[in-house]
Amino acid sequence: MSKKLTTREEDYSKWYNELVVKADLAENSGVRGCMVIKPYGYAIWEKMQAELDRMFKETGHENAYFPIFIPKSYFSKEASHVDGFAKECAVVTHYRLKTDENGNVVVDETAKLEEELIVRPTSETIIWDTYRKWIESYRDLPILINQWANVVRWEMRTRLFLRTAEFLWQEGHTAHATKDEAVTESKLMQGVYADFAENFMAMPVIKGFKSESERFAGALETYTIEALMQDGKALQAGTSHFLGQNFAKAFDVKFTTKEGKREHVWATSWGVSTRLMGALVMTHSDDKGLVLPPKLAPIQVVIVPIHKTDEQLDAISQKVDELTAELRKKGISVKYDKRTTYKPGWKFAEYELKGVPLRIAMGPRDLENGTLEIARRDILDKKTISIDETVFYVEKILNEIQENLFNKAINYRDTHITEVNSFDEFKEVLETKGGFISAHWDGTSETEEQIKNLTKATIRCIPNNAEKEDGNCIFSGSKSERRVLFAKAY
RNA sequence: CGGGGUGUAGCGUAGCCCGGUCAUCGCGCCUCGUUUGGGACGAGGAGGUCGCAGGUUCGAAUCCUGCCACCCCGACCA
Repeated sequence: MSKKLTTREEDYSKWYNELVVKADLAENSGVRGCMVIKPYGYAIWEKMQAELDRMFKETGHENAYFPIFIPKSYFSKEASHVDGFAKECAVVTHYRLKTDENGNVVVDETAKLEEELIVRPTSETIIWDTYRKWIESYRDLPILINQWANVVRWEMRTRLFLRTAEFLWQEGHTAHATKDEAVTESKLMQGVYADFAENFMAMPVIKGFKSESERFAGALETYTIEALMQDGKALQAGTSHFLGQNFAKAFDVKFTTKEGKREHVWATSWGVSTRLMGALVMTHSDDKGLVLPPKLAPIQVVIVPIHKTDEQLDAISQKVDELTAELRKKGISVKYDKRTTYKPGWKFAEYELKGVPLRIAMGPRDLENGTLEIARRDILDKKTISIDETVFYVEKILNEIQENLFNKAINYRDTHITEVNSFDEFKEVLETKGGFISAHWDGTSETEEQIKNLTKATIRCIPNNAEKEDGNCIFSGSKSERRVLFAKAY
């Protein structure tokens, strides 16, 4: 990307406009931070869902669905959990409206709920309340459930895709008989997320775990995948939490072991959201618009006819229909855009903006020669090939694009991990280069907090594969055993 | 909720200081014609409670007061 990205939302509008618009829920109502996902954007989400869902099932999980409303009292049962979410909850207090004497629709104060309902910001509480009823014996474990749902977090400040008031996600909630099994599960799901990010989104990620202060509310360990956006800011792309026995204790979920003892259940939860769409956009897109990896592109190949007369269009269409059938047989999604209300040049630009990986153009010249023009979105390269070779080329180039996008992204990422050994160096790199900064840290929340206050950089993760290396904390000078990754983050 | 800023057509904007051909321009939209291998061109046309409510004035997008909303920076956060 030639243009340096900033954090300003309007700078992303070129890409986002194809996928999503801000929701104007009501004029001047103060309701904000919601988004309408357009069909094209939703199609990408559906592809993501399909792949993730397949991966969850391959790792033994099942889907279920729990209520959107959670009684307020459930929240107070796990202390750190309520601390983490209390400030961003939408609360339902009434269940009826009425028309007043002026004809205005108002809340019927007589229809007040005995106990307020919270619109779920996450479902741990209601799910663990349910699990209590499902779990009695070690024979009932493990429970490996995933839910596709929407959640609401009433953030002070929102940003399209990355932090909307309502967002779509999946949340896995598992229950296990042993600590080891639960830890293994949370690491497994971190691996699934990393696999998805790298192999489908073509987005390289760093697997690691969070420092105490960045941990999920109620978790003993938070495993994360961290990606780097083109503007040098990090983005947490998925998390998997080892919850220990916190929720089992809070909701009194016990089981009888083989030995006849009563023990608390061990838990995990893990999730990814429509934030991944923001990640996808900010990882690959360029000045001409979106760039989508073929494996997630709703349209993989678009065919644009070039013609002057109706007869020419008919002749082209006949060829295109044959070609389309062949490509579809191979599982390739093809769109033939023969609208006469737009000109070819307009369509070229339009599908580039939409990030369609491959574009085929066919005109009278091609009909004579038995050729067509094939253009790839990632490197904006065009060439003319024989019609007979099309299926072969399309398959080959789609794979190449998928690979190329990943290689480009990982190259950018790897050249933006900088080792520093002093706080001055740290600040310098943060300001001039951005990206991840690998530095020694004394392991205390105090140091982390002070670095955050001074530089806005946070510890993104302690990489799973961080090697032991004796050193001194760049801030406090105290002893440190390994480097951790800092960055400014979304 | 603190500090700063902004609200003019679907989108982006000029005008505001200094009140009076001032509602500007671009994109988009509609019609007709010529075009169609990289976002065509010409001519014509439609579209506005100038955020809302008061006030000052012969006269307000412009000045004053209040309110509302949005944006940026904080606090918060996937």
